[in-house]
Amino acid sequence: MRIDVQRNLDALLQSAKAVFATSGVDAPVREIAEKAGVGVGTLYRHFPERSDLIAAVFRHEIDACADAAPILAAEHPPFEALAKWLQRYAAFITAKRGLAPALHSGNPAFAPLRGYFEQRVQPAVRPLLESAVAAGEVRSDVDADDILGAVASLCSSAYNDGAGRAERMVALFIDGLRYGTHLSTK
Amino acid sequence: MRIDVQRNLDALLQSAKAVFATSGVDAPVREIAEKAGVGVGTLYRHFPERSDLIAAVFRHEIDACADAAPILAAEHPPFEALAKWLQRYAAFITAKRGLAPALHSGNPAFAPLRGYFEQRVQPAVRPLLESAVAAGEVRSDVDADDILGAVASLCSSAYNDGAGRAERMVALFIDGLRYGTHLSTK
DNA sequence: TGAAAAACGGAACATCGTTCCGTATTTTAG
DNA sequence: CTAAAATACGGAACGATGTTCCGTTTTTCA
Repeated sequence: MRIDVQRNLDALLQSAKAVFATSGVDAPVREIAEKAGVGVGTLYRHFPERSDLIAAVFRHEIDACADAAPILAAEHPPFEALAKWLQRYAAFITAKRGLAPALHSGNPAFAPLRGYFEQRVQPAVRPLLESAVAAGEVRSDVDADDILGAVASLCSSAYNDGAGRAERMVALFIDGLRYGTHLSTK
Repeated sequence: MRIDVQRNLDALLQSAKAVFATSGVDAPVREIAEKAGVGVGTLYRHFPERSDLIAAVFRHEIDACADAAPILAAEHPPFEALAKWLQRYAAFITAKRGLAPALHSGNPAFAPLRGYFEQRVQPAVRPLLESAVAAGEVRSDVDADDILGAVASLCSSAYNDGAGRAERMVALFIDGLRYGTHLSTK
């Protein structure tokens, strides 16, 4: 692969991530290309449609979120690793709230993303959760999907009227995982 | 008011409602004008911006949903009236799921809609709920906001993977309102 | 080092929201 | 009823955006 290709690809992904974050997914393509220091032609050769660029950025961030799991697991005790990763996950979902409409718009370009998300994120949490349960620090009657779904719901709800309500709710939820450690509800 | 104004206004609202439903809120303005049998100039005189048209359609449908309440109350016994209205409300929320992103986009043109929604919908449910509670057909430890919020969450969640899950969840929720009629959790 | 291959940049095109103004319709004064 | 005034209409024209295209530049490799 030619070195300029790799360089432009990286610049485009980084630029798109920044622009999407500040101006939303409907930001002009020209702005993304300019910020990356390339022409629109270059952008379109790598990402034939706008949706391809959105999907690529999303995939990139899924990776970053999932990859954080083993690192946190190595650096912290079980529960703390789980809690920190869930906060990281919550930040990811919150940041991507603007993308949700596009992802669920029925555009076939986004269809594979759901599968990719599950395939990457579930294996990331599971070890964290199992370690925490095994250490007796988290109740045993919740599974990975429960947690992922609950935190996503809390962060992506349209009823989050400012003031960091979502953050508080997630913190509360995480805290709740500790109780009942020795008192299964099953 | 000139009669052609009234006629074109009606045609535009009806056309916009239909086009938004089939092609989403991003449908071309020209398509809406053409379907209404008017020029784009006429459309823009009545709705200076695209968002004004969206807001007008939304307000119209809020009215239709709210106005259904007293009619159902007159035609059915208390609980049945409440249940039927909630299904009507659920259909409204589901149909407007595509509008949600636009409404929460921060566009100031949509800011008043939230207030209008509450001002119209809450007074619509409250009598239905109170009648059902008074008749002993619904538990007394839920209020109108609880119900509106819960049904809206169930219908607008991004985790509704097809197959009418939202409908089933809402039906379940409505059914749940009956239990505990004589067993308050307060 | 010099073609050949690959990628680049940005002008050009199609489509969209929005504006503008000459024309058609409706109202109203006499 | 009629003619002038007021109002509204239609759609061409404008600016911005996604996308395509091709002459030019960069990179590769023999």
